[in-house]
Amino acid sequence: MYVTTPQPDTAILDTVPAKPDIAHHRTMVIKPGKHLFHEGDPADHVYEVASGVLRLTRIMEDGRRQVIAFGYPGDTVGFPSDGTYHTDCDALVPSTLVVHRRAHLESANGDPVLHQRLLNAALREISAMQDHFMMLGRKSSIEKLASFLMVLTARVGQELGDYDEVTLPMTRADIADFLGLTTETVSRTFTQLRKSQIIATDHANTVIVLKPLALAAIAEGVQD
Amino acid sequence: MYVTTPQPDTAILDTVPAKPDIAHHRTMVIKPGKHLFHEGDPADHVYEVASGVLRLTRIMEDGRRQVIAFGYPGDTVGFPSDGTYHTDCDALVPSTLVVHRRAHLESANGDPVLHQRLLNAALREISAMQDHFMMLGRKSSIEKLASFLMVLTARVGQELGDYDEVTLPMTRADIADFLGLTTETVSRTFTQLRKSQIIATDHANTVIVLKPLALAAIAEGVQD
DNA sequence: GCCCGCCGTTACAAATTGATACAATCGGAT
DNA sequence: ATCCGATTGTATCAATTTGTAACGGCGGGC
Repeated sequence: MYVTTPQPDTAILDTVPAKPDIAHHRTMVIKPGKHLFHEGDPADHVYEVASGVLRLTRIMEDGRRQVIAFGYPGDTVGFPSDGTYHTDCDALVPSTLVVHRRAHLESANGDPVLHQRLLNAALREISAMQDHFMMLGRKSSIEKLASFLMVLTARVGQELGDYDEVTLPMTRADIADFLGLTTETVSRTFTQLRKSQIIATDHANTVIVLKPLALAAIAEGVQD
Repeated sequence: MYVTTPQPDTAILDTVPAKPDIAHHRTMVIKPGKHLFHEGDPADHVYEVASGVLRLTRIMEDGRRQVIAFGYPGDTVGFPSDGTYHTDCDALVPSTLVVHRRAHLESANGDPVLHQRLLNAALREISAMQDHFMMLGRKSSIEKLASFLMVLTARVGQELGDYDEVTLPMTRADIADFLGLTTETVSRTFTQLRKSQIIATDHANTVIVLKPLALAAIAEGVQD
């Protein structure tokens, strides 16, 4: 999952988890904190998230970290390049994955339908990453956080009376490293949105969106 | 072309333009300033850059722009998602392209070898974009510019005695929008590198790298 | 050849974000 | 239930980047 400007026509589709015919594929379970793969590992498999949340990261030598994406149900992770993975990937919560052999991505021999589905996932990945570039390069901190909450609400939000509620399985540091900010700035920006009555927070990891339209306006930079 | 941390083993390969058997494929020429496609256009073709330089951009409603990538020889542009392009693409200099029908990317029927090549290009694209995230989200302005010049020199630099020379077909504004900076900051940072005797510039679009090791060190954040 | 406009550069002021420090809160373990 | 450590929030101060406003130079169009 990237922070993108949802395309009205496709956003819904993207939020629908692929419902693979699990009986025909291998599945696995991964516990919070456990790694699915590391950067540089030989990439033998591609994974579809069936439930849970994954975290894809890249680390610089001096410790600076970038969260590349969060893997939510319906997302596919582990696209190889030159036969290896180029990010670390671990689980934030208990997650179940559908495991595909890399060969199914790289060749239509065997299962053309699966091949097509994985290929489309890769193409959607490229498109989503392009959107994310705009956010990392050109949006302010409040626009970034508002965009993040909008996308998350659209994908995994729960109706709560008149409002939308969303649970954040990641820490403030994860959000900061995802949006290209510091944890302090993320915290400060949460406070700013809270004081504006646009959101409310419960246990720091539960956000209630009180004014979705205002949040969307901020995300798109319509106002300050 | 993204600003990535070159992988020693793959960087060379990436810089080698695909040498398609042009006789068997349709080619086209595009003039500077002309658009190859716009965001939202139906995506019927995928393009391999044979010569020249392309620019892929995304624009926000309020005019903010992000340069997603520069398309150098060997790069493939125009990966579709949901049947449409998700960026604008125009040429910075006269360019020649090898045109592939989208069907060749999306199905192995017809030309499995070409399909495989386009698929690998898509996977490399994902990997390169992941590297670029780190740069957009976590690097300082001087690290960004140093990284940019390093990558460009490695791909299209010319030996010039003891030094490397590289021509920049894009404006400062393009570089700024690519790196997530302002033109002023790009200009100031060029000056900074020039005063440090790490680079020299000729006509603002010709850069001579005087101290490649120092430039690489800055790019990786080894020093300030 | 001349003019106009874009591009690049620079100086200075302003704003945003980051760094540091510390208090408060939460959650898991004992 | 209580303790401990990690996470979060807040405040202050510093640093980086941006905004603004010039100015010079180069090139294209007339």
